[in-house]
Amino acid sequence: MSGVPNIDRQAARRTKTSEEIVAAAWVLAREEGLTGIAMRDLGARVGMRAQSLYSYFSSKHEIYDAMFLDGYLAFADMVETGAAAAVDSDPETILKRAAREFVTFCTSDPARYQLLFHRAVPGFEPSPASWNVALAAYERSRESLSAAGITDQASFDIWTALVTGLAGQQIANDPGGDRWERLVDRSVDMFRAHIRENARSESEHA
Amino acid sequence: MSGVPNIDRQAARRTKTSEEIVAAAWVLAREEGLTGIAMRDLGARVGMRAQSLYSYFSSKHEIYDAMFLDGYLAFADMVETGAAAAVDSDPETILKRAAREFVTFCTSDPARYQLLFHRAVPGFEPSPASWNVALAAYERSRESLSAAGITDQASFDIWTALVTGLAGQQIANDPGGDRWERLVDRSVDMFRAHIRENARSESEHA
DNA sequence: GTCTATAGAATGATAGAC
DNA sequence: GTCTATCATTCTATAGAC
Repeated sequence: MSGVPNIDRQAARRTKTSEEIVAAAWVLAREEGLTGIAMRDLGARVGMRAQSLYSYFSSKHEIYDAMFLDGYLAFADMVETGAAAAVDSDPETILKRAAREFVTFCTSDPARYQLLFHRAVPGFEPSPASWNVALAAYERSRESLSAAGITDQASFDIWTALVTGLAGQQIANDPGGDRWERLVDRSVDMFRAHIRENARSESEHA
Repeated sequence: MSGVPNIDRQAARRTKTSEEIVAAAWVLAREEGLTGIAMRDLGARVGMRAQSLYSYFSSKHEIYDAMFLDGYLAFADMVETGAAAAVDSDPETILKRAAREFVTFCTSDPARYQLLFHRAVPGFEPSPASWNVALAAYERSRESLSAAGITDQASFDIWTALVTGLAGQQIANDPGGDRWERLVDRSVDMFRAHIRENARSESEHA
């Protein structure tokens, strides 16, 4: 018997506990708000004292960083699923699906929306590693919308403003309702008409 | 000499100090984040001990409430100035001005944007009095855009999503820059084209 | 109205025993 | 890896001197 399998099992156990802590942190964030997470409460949720958390994360910010990474991995998942569904779809279908999925992704977890898309935790900056994951997911999202004819940066920036805006209004002013969620398709129609008009006026200049 | 003038002066002094405290709280919020305000720091900024703040505000939440009120009074001011400028203006001018002013209002003070338009302070709920001021300002804003042909609720909801979205993206992803700010006019063109199209298709049904 | 003094409860974080 | 013990700091609040 070599020591290697044991080390693997220990590493796996450690990873699993870290993941449990992050999951419990999300639950707390949803209940108490993103900045309402207390180390004591978090420890209690995973059956530990607060101090023991520090053998997994060296600070509270490191926990936020793990949450940020976790959130962007979920976001990347959603983008990937959307990209797969986009094959053989027309631009309207692609964009409406993407917008609906994004808004649902946000409204289903307001705390995550705040952490990922607003700078809602004072003093917290994502680590370079987490930031790279966020950037890659953002790039993949941009790439997947290029299949629907959104190729220039300015148009994509208007897109992100529109969908984060719909999500933000829904979360802040009608939590649990659908006042903005039901405007998603109409907003995409608006956006598409604008993209078409833009392309037309540019080809006129050519 | 009656006592009344003295009472007035004392009340005025008190009000002035309260305003100083709120102003100092905004400075702290900008420096340390909205939830990073510490009573000791706040007291120090106005030359007081933390305990003395309690003779002006009975809790920290009451200070947030005063900030919320202060922010919406500034918002109401901006709306009023816009409404005055809207007289004898065409819809395009009105909407572009309103959008630019709103986005600048937000980006010039991210902490205020977070407090007014997102629920960024866990546990804080505005008092009914402050909430009424916020509602009135919102209604006034809605009314002032009706002069530009935005009469139905759904269109106005898309408008608020669009402008808060532009502001939010600017603040979160390009602080100090103008990546989304420079897309405001284009976004308004997009919105107006949609409103026109909507009106056309509705008159078709009539 | 502001101060000192004081209190209790909560926070993030560290050191060292086991 | 988890614990106990401990620390500095925070917020909230009260009592009483000036």
